[in-house]
Parts: sequence; C-alpha cells; structure tokens
Amino acid sequence: MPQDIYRELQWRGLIHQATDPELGRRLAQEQFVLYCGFDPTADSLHLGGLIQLLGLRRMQLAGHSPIAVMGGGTGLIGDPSGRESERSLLDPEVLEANIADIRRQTERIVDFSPGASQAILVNNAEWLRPLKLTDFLRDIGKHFSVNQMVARDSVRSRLESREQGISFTEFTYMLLQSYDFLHLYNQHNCRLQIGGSDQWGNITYGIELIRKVAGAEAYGLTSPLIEGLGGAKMGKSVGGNVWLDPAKTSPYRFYQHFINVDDAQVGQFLRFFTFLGKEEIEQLEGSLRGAPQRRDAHRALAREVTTLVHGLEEAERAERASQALFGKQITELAEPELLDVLADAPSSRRPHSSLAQGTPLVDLLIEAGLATSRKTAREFIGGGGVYINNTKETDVDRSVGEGDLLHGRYLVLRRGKKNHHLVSFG
RNA sequence: GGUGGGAUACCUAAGUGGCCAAAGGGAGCCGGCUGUAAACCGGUUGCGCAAGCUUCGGAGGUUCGAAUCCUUCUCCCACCA
Repeated sequence: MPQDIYRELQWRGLIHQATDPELGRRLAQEQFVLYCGFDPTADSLHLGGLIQLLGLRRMQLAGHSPIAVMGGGTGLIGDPSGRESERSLLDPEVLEANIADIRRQTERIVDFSPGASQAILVNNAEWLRPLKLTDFLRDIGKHFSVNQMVARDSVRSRLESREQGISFTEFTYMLLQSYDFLHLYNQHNCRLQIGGSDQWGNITYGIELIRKVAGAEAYGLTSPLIEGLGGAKMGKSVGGNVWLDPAKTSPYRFYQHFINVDDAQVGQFLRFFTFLGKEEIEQLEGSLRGAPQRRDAHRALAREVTTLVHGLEEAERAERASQALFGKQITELAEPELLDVLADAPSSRRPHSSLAQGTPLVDLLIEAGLATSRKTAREFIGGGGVYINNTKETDVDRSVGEGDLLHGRYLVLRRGKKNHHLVSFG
C-alpha cells in the first residue's frame, strides 16, 4: 500500500533530479528496494547525511525497503565529486571505527526491525574488497567509456585545474559506486538509488551499468544540497560542521543551530528535516510572517530535529537550557537547574583558594577559552561583549571575588551573545 | 627521469632589500539596530598594558638591515618522456 511518496517529496522540495519522469508513478504502484550510500570518511554524519537518512525513512514509511550502504570499500578510494582537491586516503581500521559510529546514527532514524519494509544495513567493503582486478576490469571496466568519464564535471574541473590534478584512484571511483548499485540489484533487487545532487553522476553510471549488464531498468533520485543563501555553507554552524554525534556537536549546540537558521530558510528546513505535515508547516510559516519575534517556526524546527537525532529528553533539555540562557536571569536558578542548563556548555574547574585576592577577569576568560589572549580578552570586555552571570561587565581591570559566585561556587562567563562557560570553584 | 611553475596569516591573494606585523577580498569574532533572523553600520583578527618581541614551507648564509638576494632540503602542481 505505498502512498504517493513522490508528490510528498516534491512538495518538500526534496527532489532535485529524477532519472525517469515515470518514477513517481512507479513508486506509487510497486514496492521498491532502494539504497543510499554513506561516506565513512568522518566518524559521524552531518546534516547532509541526515537528509538522506530521513529520505530513506520517508521511503520506508511509504512502504518501500531501504538499504543503508556504508562505504567501507569506496571510502578506501575517495569520491572526487564536489571536491576540488585530492582526498587523503584513510586506513581500513579508521573506516571501520567510523562505520560503527555512523551505523548507530542510522539506526536512530531508519527502522531495522523485521517487517514488510524492513531496512538493512550493509558495508560495500564486503563485495568490493574481494574483487579481483582483472575480473573487475573485464566485467565492469569494459562498460565504461573513458571519453565519457573525462567529460564529467567533477573530473573535468580537476583536469583543467592548474593547481590540482586527479589521481587514477579517484578517477575510478565512479566505477566502484556503479558496481555497488549493480551488486545490490543482483542481491536485493534494489532498483533505486537516492543521494544528494552531487551524486547524480555516480548514480546515473550505476543505472547504465545495470542496464548493460543485467538488462534491467533502475532509477535515481537526488535531493538538493543544503545551502545557505548567498552561498554560505549551511550544514555548518559556529565552530564548524554540525554533526549528528552528540560528542562532536552537543544536543544543545545542535538545537541552537536550528534556532539560528535564517528566517528565509526556516520553511525549507521544516520541510527537509522534519516529518511535520503540510498544514502544520504552513501554519508555522504564517506565524513567522505575522509574529516573527515569537520564533515559533524556529522553535518547532529545532525541537523536531533535535528529537529525531537525540531523542525527546535531550531536545527538552536543550530547550530548557536555551530559555534559561537567553531568557530569565540565571542568577535566579536553583543549583541543580543551573548545572543542568549549562550541562552542554564548556566548563572548567579552579581552586577556591585562588579567589582570596581576587582573580582578574581577563585571566578567567583566557582559561575558559573565551579569549585567546589577554589583548583580545580586554577588547571583548571593553567592547561590551563580556558578561559575568549574564550581567555585562565593561571594566577591563575587573577582578572576580567570592561575592560573584552563584551558590558559593559557580561563575557563569559569557562572551558575545552565545558563548557560555561555567567555572566551578572547589 | 627531464623541464617549468609554486609554497605568505583562517582561506584567497598582493608584496621581489629598509616606508612590512605584512595591501585587498572573503570568512570569523565583538558591538549597535532587531527577534538568539536578514540587511545595514562601527570595531577587530600574531603576542605584549607598553617598550618591544616572534612570524611569510624547513635549515643555513650574504647584508647595517631580508617575506624579498644566495645555498640547500621538504612538499605541491603542470607539461614532456
């Protein structure tokens, strides 16, 4: 009983390109096995990967069976798509460890429990590593035209570049990913590959290979890459990438990233990153237009996505922390509340005795990592960007003493609007 | 293996003996206005309160003085074979 998933994806803006105009109808009529590959070059997925995980899940909810492919084999080679420079090669052990982490993230979103549209997870190292070079060249390589491969954007740009070339290793990457598709077709009757729009080329090669070798019709569907307006990188936030791994991006940071999304992009993000329905999203967009200061859309977005990735409990913690940190005075919080709110903020310890003569605020800022030098620390203070327990402090020579502590031992430092740090004196 | 080009701060990119702690742009950061938005405006981005100190791929040298000249090493790229 597949639903009209294609129209749903269309409405969400999640369709960048499809290899066949008939795909929508097919998806509504028959159950598909589909796959998406995940690159294990880092030990966590980021928001781009999340879109794909959600894509698999959406398909699953519509009655199709997803396969999550860990690129343990392709990761050894490196995908040149969208890269202007050669990748550095990773060790198999590192890849294995990364895959274990990514697998956990995948299991949060996609349902692997037995059922009609059960998902499975495989590692393409299983079939790529045992390949024999000569067999591969005869059976697979024969179907690829170098003329065509060279014409590809990702390859051509590297060939034309004065600074960068492309190694044979990366050049052959597309053969491997194409082979993945063929393999999954043979083993699981997988006939659809989804991915980011940068994967279009790789996907179409796979489809072609399946047609040539197996004489069968396969499909591809890509989603747009998330991008900020004006070309800014949107998968990124303050301090780099937004990861799904809580150890790399805390749930609070994760939540905050969505709270801080541009107004102009909130609607898109609600469609991309949540399962909220059309009506609900349009209502939130209405609120954004009518009462932007309420930030209803941002809050709903942040809450939904954080819940998906980190669970409801973590999402609510992040929500509480955000309210406390940006709303009421933290000086009014009880001790356990205070600690909970700042649980995700960086923190440090300091001997209580060091307060006897008072400790220069400048030094504390440096120790807390909120300033990199005494000079910048002074600039921050002088510029009005430093807060002690959420109260602005502009005296460059300010010293911190016993009287500044909350509950007799805590000090909340803040630089700028969003950077908090908890110092415990004990 | 040969020839040529290159390595400057977070990125990009000027600078080719003193006026260089090093232009410009991007990006970041702080502030203002707002709504933890955008746009815009102001400030800022080696260390030091300062005198001054340490930087221009690494090492060594020439010079009163080097990012700039010389030697050498490492790495990168292109072309040829």
